[in-house]
Amino acid sequence: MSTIKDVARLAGVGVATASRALSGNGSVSEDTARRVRDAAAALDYRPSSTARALSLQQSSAIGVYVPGFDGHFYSGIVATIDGVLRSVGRHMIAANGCGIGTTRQLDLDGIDFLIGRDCDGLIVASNSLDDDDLERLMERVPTLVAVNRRLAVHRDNAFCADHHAGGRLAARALLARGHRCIATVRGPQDTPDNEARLNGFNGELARHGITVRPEHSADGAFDLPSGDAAMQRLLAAAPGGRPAFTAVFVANDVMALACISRLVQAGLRVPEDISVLGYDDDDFAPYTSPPLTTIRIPTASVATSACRHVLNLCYGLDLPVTRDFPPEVVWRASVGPGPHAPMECP
Amino acid sequence: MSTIKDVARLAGVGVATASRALSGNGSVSEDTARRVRDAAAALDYRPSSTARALSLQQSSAIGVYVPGFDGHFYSGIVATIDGVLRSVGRHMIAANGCGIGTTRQLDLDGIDFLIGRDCDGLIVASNSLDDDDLERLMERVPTLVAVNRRLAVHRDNAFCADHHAGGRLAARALLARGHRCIATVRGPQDTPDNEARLNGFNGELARHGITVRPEHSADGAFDLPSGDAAMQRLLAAAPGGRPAFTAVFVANDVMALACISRLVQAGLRVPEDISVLGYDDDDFAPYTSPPLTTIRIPTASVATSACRHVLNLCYGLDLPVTRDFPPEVVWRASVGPGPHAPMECP
DNA sequence: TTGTAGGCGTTATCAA
DNA sequence: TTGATAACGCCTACAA
Repeated sequence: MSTIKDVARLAGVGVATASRALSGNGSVSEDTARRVRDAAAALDYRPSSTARALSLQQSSAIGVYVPGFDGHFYSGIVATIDGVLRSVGRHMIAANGCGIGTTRQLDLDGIDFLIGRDCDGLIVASNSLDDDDLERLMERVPTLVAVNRRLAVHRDNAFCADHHAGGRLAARALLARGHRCIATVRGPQDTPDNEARLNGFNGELARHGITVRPEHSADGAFDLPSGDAAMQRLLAAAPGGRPAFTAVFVANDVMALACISRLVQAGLRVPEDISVLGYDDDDFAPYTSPPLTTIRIPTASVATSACRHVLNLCYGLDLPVTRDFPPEVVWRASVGPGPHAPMECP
Repeated sequence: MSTIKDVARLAGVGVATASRALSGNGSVSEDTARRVRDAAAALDYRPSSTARALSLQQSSAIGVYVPGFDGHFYSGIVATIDGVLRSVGRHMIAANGCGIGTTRQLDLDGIDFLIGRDCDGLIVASNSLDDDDLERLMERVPTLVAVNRRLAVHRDNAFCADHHAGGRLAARALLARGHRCIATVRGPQDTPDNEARLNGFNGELARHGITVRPEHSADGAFDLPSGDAAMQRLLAAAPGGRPAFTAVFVANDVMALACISRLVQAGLRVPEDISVLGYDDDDFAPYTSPPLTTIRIPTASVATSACRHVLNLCYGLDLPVTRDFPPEVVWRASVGPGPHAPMECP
């Protein structure tokens, strides 16, 4: 591997001149610049980004932590971030929760690992860490931003869709289609994004005098198996296997996929017998059977803004950033008319 | 940020001693070792991995390129690699195809980007690059290994499941269930993994005197929309909308998901009217409606071995590596009995 | 416009 | 067992 010294020697100039010619910082006569470029090409010179990092005191690396790469939600975020980073010549050191332990510990470990890798900034998606955890982290790493959650203290360093509004939207959608007796498959207890959407949902129902009965509610963990299991529990609790509810709000699309599958296997038709409303609008939502009606979260926008914000923080850039990410309902086939009159919600 | 110099000064020793004490390389008296450790703790010292990389001439970074992070296939690979890497204290610089251009150009750009980031090794998943592309790349980067494809020249640097056997298995599965008139939804033309599985599939059918009729074959691109479109074309070609085929082999599960959805929307029942056989055994396969019968590819094993191989190459390790990844059929509900007698294939 | 030299934070060498 | 010191490859004053 040739270094800038080799290039300088071959071009017959000093290293500083070579450096300036190659980086474009500082003035070099057009003639020598060309000589240097030729020499670099001849030697197939590639600058060492490590040396550059040491000298400049910045690695150009942004650490990205997600609980898992699989699952459509986080992989979309990672893909978006990679795109933004590459467009400004930085790269992504990605880590996900792996090993054994509580999800909180996994998240903490992964983030710690990233911090040890000289990242200029950090983007973290975690719903297992509490506000204190994140605050402590931000104390150590001022360039850390959180996605998909809100923060009390460092508000500007958190980017999150309005899940409360999302939940509200979900309730209105079901009400508007004439459903009154409604079940929910929730996300994991104590995760902020789950809580927000369910509070929004239940709040809106309550506003119309409706509550979800305890036996019509089951917890999942945002993944396939738990979605399936939750629906099984809901079905098992139904007298004679014929549920009283006519619609289910499922806290994410992944679980909704599993719920539909379970419903169909139980001999129930979607949406004729039971309507299913998802959340997230994952890329597979249009392709479930039947296609999934769901609440779209503009995840790509959230990730883009979060990433731009770290970039601004780390490199003094001034990339435009958005903080408002309104969800919307996407009507497909999995929600049908319920037994009651449509209820318009202002 | 404190450096090793600060630690050395506080501990009252030279930097070399501090370095030895902290890294464990070289002998240090127990007493001074403790003093150094205390000083490091007191200063909250964290070694600069950049400086370490420059000095050691290795970055401890492995570049990972996948065409996209979304989609279950690649995200599983990335997650697996991250786990292996972390377990040996290395990290992953991940990149995916982004921007505009042919997929081949995207792949080339992404890999180039990674090469410029001082990665010690590279793991590449691409079915858009041809053998020459990869060979040229390996000339420049001897520590590059390919996953999910075979290579003629640098055979050992490629890790791939036996997709030909996978296709053969798929054919046998359908034959064994009494199907004779069979359709296929293929992956993208000219991609090696698609070709292998389809050659295996068609070859096995041919062995039993069966061929897939041209109008019973459609190309997709391994993604949701193209799977849907392919099935639409198959249906459109059927006289009166009643297809003559009783089963479809779909070249991956993602497209199979879309195919089932399209079939159901066309009023066809799966598997009563049409059986659907997928490929990959993605994590959602048990949760489609009906659950998807598919060919399982041990992707995690492939990724693990590929990763260990780079590790061995880069750092002179001797991690165990496997090269045989046999596929198997996973029976679920989407394939039902066909109109003919079961055919056992030896 | 150019070149010399010092520094970035480690690790490794080598003499003490 | 220790501690100066010289790399590692780049960038950037500073001086010419």
